[in-house]
Amino acid sequence: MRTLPSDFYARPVLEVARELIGCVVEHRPAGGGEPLTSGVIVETEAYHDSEPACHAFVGLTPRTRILFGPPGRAYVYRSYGIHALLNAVCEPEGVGAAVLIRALQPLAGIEAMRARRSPLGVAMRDEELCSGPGKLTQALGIELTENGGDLYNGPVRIRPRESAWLEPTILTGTRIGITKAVELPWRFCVADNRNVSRPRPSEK
DNA sequence: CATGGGATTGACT
DNA sequence: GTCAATCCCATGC
Repeated sequence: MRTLPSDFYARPVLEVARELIGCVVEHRPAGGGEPLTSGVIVETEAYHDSEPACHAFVGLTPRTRILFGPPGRAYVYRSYGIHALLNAVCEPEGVGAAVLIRALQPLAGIEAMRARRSPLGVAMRDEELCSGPGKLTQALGIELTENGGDLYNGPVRIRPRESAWLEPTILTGTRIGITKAVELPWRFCVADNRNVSRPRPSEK
């Protein structure tokens, strides 16, 4: 099956953030012991080295090397010491920019997601599995080892929109959880989708 | 080498 | 509404 080529990511990060809505993220764990998990992207945020909320704002460091590298790679970093957050590196090489994948609508491997998200078997609705950037990486089993992997052939891949998602209704809002450049409307969500994280733009 | 700050989540008041 | 968990890394001495 087809994956998005690196050209797709080598464009202005705001365009890519909007167009990634409706596309499908999948993770096939190495070794094949664990099942494939996937979900439709329903929420994204854009980050660019020209604004201080972006990690790349500080310039080229060991941490930001991936952000400034070729487009179409995964940038995965540890947040608050606990969560792994998944980004797609965008813009041409030399520009530090990425799209944060913030929420998915679960598609394949839902029982595996449930097992990862609730090891003790506590009941969890489908729309609780991937409704946040830390939740979706936990559900798909994505860890820091995926940092730098390419998104068209690597263990984490992104596929184009399928027919039911060709024209999603997209709401725009301000980004969540940041303290700098809070006013930029660089968050994109599917309207009326229960998998979008809180606060939903429609509720704001 | 020491320090401080998160692109979050879940539990609890 | 508040708050702690916990680790990576940028910064500054």
